[in-house]
Amino acid sequence: MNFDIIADLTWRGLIHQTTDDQNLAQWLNSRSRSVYIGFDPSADSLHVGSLLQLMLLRRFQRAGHRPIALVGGATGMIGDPSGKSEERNLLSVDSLRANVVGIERQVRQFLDFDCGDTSAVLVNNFDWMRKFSYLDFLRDVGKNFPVNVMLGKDSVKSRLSSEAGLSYTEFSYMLLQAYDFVHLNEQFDCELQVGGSDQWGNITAGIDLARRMRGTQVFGITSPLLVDSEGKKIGKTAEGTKVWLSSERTSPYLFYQYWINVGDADAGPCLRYLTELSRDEIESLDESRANSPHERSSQKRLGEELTRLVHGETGVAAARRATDIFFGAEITGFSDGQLRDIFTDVPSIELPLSRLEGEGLGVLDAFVEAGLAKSKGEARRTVQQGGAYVNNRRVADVDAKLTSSDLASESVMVLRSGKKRYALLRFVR
RNA sequence: GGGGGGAUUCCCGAGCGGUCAAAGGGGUCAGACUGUAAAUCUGAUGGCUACGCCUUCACAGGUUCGAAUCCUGUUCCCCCCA
Repeated sequence: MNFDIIADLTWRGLIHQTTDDQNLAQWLNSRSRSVYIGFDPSADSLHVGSLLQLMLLRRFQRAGHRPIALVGGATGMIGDPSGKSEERNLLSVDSLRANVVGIERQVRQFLDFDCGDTSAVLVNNFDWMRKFSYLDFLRDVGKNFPVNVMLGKDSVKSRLSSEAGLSYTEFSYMLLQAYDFVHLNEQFDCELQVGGSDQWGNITAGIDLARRMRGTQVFGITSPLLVDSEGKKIGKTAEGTKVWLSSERTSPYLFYQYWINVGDADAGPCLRYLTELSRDEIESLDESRANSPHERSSQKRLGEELTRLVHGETGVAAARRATDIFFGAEITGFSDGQLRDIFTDVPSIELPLSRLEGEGLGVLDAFVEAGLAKSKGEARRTVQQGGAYVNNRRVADVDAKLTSSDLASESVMVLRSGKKRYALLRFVR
């Protein structure tokens, strides 16, 4: 092994805790190992919180190890109490199955499944857990879990002392995840589990179980959670919606914008945690951020790198094109299709084409119809204050009428209120 | 059960019977500045067929030329005494 992954992860700040600080580096450098990270199928897409973990697997693979991505088809049926303050609602089996498929597809795009010995492996713990009978599980696995130790885990302790309590189901969660580790150890010689810092309890439970059941020594590493300088989770937009990896849930443009808007204080950690930029590149970005913050080269690079990783080169192009439009000049001479791609996240409303005929459609009415103003009075104010735009061209006249000559494409008109609130009017026959 | 106070426009909160669509603050929206940031500054903030008109101050009545402001009843809230 010619790459010291522990040194790299340490420099990036990606190591929160390990089960063996002294020997892990040497152990990983001595030969190729199998490493596993689990992903929870609580939705049909992963979000940026999981991006850090996906990248970790990628880093291990690049360093010459074999990554195993586990999708929790079984554990997802139970619900991990770690870091959750309340009991979760159980997902239906159908939606769980759909979620597993969606997540598997995303994982595939981050790892190399065809590179010989270190080809990535994708597993679903439902495949082995389903075969267990309750009695067998209690005898083989449960017997190895002293309840007093389980009660000592943070995830359990915090819930027991709170109002919310904890069901027997969630209490049992750690047995399942612990057994996953043992199973992967048997099947794939997996000796290292990685996870977020909230996974420490589950990981050590697996290590204990492996020792008891198989007499083998395995290891664990946890990464920090992705939080901003104020301690809040990174990966939520200002409106509070999660930033997802799937383009159906979060368009490439919004994804890109999210990173462009990351605060200066958070840009450094994000570059280290999430990108594969070299130490030199990141440090020169740090410098640029300190000396000429207004250029925001860190944020731009971050947006570009991550959008490329998640949405590919076409995603970057789409995000760039949309960015130019959103912050740019007048919108004319586009086709409906182009506008639809650029404004995927923008609300739109259909109006009959006849509204544009004759007198034309009053601007105030247009803004109210589009939902950009609650009343014509409000629309009037916006226009008077210079905050109303049609196709990115400011409208100054309260009595202005819109006709078919104001269409930005065959049938679409782009309205904007203020700096960034957009809405589309689609005129149909 | 007795006594007292209160209910105001998105929120908090002011409001001598006329000059009240209703002070002030918050929030929100727009503008300027800026790094698509933060902070700051400015303006706006019931509706409309808009130099005017209409509907609002818990609800229902009443007094008055005129009521958010006075009277009566109703509902809800708070405080004190039992």
